[in-house]
Amino acid sequence: MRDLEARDRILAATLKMLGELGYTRLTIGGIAIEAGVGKATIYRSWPNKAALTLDAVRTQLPDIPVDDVGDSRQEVFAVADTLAALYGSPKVRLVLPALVSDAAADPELGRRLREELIQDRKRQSATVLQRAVDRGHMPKDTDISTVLDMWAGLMLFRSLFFDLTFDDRAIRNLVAATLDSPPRVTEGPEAD
Amino acid sequence: MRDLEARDRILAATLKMLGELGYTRLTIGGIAIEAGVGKATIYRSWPNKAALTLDAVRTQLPDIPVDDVGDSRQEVFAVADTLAALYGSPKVRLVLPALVSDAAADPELGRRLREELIQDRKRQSATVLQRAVDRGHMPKDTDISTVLDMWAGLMLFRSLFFDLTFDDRAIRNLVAATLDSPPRVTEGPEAD
Amino acid sequence: MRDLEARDRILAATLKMLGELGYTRLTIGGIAIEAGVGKATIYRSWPNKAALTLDAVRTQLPDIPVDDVGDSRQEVFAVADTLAALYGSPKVRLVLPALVSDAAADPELGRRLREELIQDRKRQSATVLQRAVDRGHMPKDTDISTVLDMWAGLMLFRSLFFDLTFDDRAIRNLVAATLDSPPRVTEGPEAD
Amino acid sequence: MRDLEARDRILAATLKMLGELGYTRLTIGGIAIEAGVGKATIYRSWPNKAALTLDAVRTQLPDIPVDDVGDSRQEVFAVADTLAALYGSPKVRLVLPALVSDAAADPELGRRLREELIQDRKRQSATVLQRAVDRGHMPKDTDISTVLDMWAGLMLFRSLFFDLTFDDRAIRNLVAATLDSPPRVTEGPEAD
DNA sequence: AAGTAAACGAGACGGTACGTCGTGTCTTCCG
DNA sequence: CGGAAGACACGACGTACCGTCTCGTTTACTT
Repeated sequence: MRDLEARDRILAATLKMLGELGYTRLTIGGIAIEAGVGKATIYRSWPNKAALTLDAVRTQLPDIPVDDVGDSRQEVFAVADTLAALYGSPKVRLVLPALVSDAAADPELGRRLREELIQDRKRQSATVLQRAVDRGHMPKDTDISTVLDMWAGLMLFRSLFFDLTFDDRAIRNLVAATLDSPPRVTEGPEAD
Repeated sequence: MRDLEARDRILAATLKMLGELGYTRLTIGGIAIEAGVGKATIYRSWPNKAALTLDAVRTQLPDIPVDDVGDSRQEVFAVADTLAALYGSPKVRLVLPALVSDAAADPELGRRLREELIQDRKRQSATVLQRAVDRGHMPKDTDISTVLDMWAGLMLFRSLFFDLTFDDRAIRNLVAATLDSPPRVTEGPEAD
Repeated sequence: MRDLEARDRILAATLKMLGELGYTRLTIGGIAIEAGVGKATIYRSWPNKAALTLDAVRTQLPDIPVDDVGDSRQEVFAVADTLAALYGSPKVRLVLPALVSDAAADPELGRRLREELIQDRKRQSATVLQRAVDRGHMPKDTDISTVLDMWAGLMLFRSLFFDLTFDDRAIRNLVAATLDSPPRVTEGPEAD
Repeated sequence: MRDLEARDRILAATLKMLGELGYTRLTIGGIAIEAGVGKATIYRSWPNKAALTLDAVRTQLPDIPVDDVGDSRQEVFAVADTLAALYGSPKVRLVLPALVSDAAADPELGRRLREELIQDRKRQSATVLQRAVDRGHMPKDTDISTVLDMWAGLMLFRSLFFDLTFDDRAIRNLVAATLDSPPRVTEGPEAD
């Protein structure tokens, strides 16, 4: 770990200690020692623990597979698999609630959280679903945003409150049911 | 506020300061002063800020309407309305993520959170949906647990990440869509 | 200990715990439990820990032998022995400094300390020395007050700072030297 | 007071508040505020109130004049004057009993108290008296340790219990009497 | 003998200080 | 001369006692 740049050592130390201690018992001082770095070096790059943790965890998260492989069914399953891995990941379970909580008093953190963690991936997922709609695999009036929020919400909810993650079969059922009869766009309110 | 029992003064002060400061800036010492109480009096009844806040917020949450009013459609809409009020309430948005975060290092808190906040209401909601199934308003193989987690997940997800709560029309759409074609029980894993 | 009056149980518990814990770690609550008594019962009889401890220790202290046994030499030795036992006693070593310290902010305690512990015994001792003067065993202008303060001061000083108490031989030397050539009354300031 | 190092600000604040409040009402938190310092900064240098107060008071105490001025009578008077100033000083009266009391449960404090406050000055005083003996101003078998303990004990005793300090005349009498006929070394036990 | 009041044990209470820990800033000093 | 090391002001933590107070219960006195 000695040869890495300070920034990488800090992020690595953050992830290591996050796993060992959880978010609450994580301390900037502890990370500095673990990374062999002065505290000031950390504060030069991040304003607080939340921002640092956000960056550290972000590096660990899978990207949504958006490539066109010709088969929309296959593409949508891949997206759902990735979302399940994302919202079911131990790191997310440890960190996301804490960041959401801190974001209540830190608008910039809230913005980054929504934009860089959630929206970014939601937009990518949406392109895949839109392609499915375009190809006629889903109804023209499918409410893509609601489909994605419902999937994410269900996965996160079960991960947080029931320690359950989605296995292949559960994902297959969920996606299959949604493809069959997804929520439709109505004149009701629409997210995002 | 002077004549109330200490316990009630503490819970009231907790809710008041929670609204003013948010969870992170909430302090036991501050609550003690606001409630006109010694810190030790708080610690005599609650082991930490999380447990206190859980109790304080719990008193504010609506109960699920489980009464049989003859019309399952109406009953289910009432349940969904209440769930939306629950998961969309400002107090829950402020507190739930923090409690989930703290629960990672506090099993007893986790247990109370799941049991007293989530499961309790999920069980009550399930009785109403089960009645709808029994009456033939929903398919016999409806996966009630998934329906409820999906509703709750969607509501909570939108409340936390998009500051959106569900209005009447959105609830009506969601429930209508679900009653029409709910997720079915399969041989896949089943939550709870 | 059950049948004793509350007051006696309290004093006994105080002495017991004083020996076990020292003055600083002595607590009213602890004494109350040890004595099987409510705290209020203690506060009904004593205003604070210092007053209680003063009373408790006072019961343990030897009285100055003032009886006329015909032989002043013997009487003075007896007085000196008793003073040595008094100022060298472990209880006094534990308690006297603390009481003197507390007395700085508690005039009534100071008064009782001086009057009931110190002056009382000094007066009794003085009668014996005065008798020795009257009998011609000591010079007519002997400064009795200074003799007694010097003895007490020396004994207490060595007890507090050197853990030394006076044995028979040391007392014999001290008294013999003083009888031979005691400090005399001068036009200088005179204590008490 | 702003430009001084933290350590000096703390010691100054301690002395100031000691004078205003006395030892018992002195608090670490209060000193920290007065010194414009965090509590942790105090605890980094001193383990408790007693150790801090000991250091603060120690800086205020006069040193024993040990210089050889040719005239032992004059030297001894100077020593006695200084001892009287030492044991009669208001700070010592406020602090010494409390420190002695705390020392019962804090061996390290006891050691420092005896060594740095008492013994140190006793040793210096002893060199002056020894010089007087060597010069023939006092008998060869003078028990110097007892002379010094007797002086200190008398001064402290009167200071603590009678609010009396020694003025020039009293010191002159005391020293003169001792020089004439001091306590002698015997085969009895000898302090220190 | 029953009724009443005082004294009592138990311990909750408001409050103050404790000693520890983490934050985010600032200084020192080493490589 | 840039960065590690860590001192620093600040403020919250959770604990321990203080001295006051309210509870029931027992005890002893009155009627």
